[in-house]
Amino acid sequence: MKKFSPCCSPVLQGSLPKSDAEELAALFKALGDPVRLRLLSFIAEQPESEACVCYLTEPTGLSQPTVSHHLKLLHDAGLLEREKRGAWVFYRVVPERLEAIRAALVTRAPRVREAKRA
Amino acid sequence: MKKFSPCCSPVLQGSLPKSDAEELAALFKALGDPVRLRLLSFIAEQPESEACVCYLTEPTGLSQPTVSHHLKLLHDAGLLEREKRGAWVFYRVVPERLEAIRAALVTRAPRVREAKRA
DNA sequence: GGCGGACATCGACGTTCTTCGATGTCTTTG
DNA sequence: CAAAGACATCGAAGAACGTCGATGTCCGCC
Repeated sequence: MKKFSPCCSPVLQGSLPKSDAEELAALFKALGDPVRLRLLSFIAEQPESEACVCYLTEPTGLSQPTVSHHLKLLHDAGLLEREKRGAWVFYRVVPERLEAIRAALVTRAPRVREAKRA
Repeated sequence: MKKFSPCCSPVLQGSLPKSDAEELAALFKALGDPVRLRLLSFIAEQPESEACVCYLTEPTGLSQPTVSHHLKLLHDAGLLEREKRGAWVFYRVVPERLEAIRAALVTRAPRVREAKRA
């Protein structure tokens, strides 16, 4: 009853370089908060995929500094562009950034469950 | 020099329901750590998109409890399936879950910058 | 120039997260 | 049955995060 011991070659080859992992993780972390997701979603739904900050503060039910902080994080992550227009500030979605995330999530060989080990 | 005051109708319609936002955010949070991304990436690259835990502990440079903890978080998020085989435990990637994330990131009207306001 | 409004920044507080050593559970082996 | 190995669970410690009130900065307006 001997088994092929699966243990323990020193693998984890290049798979995902540590620097890439950190960069990607920072992106996901920016999306890992319900408030930020709703802000992003709301802005993306607006006419030019942009919105004035003054529209965003009140509906969230959070304080103005908190909303400003979340917008800054989304901006730092490259998910939002910032543009000042007179006294107001507009944030616009950066679709390329979202596409980059989608691209990072493509799975190799998605469906091979049926015809194996026949 | 009067402007259309952009302030402040009580919007943020349905956009992203709070419950959906929390669920999605939990998913992104699970991906928001470089260690977990590398674990996921490594497992996804293996023959059946699965790997024994014993392969995963040492290469990360982290302690066994820490790796176990990260795997648990990925499992709780539905990103990994867990299967015990004798004394060993294998984790397998759940591609549907990754696809679900990709689907959530589709952007409406990605490129309309050129031909506007002609 | 001075006032008020729109956002950003600062400092603080409580919560959550990452990590670890120690310990527990289960399985295989001698 | 006892010993050893593979993972999970349990605190605990330190870092990171979300939130707020107070304050600062910039702009438009009287």
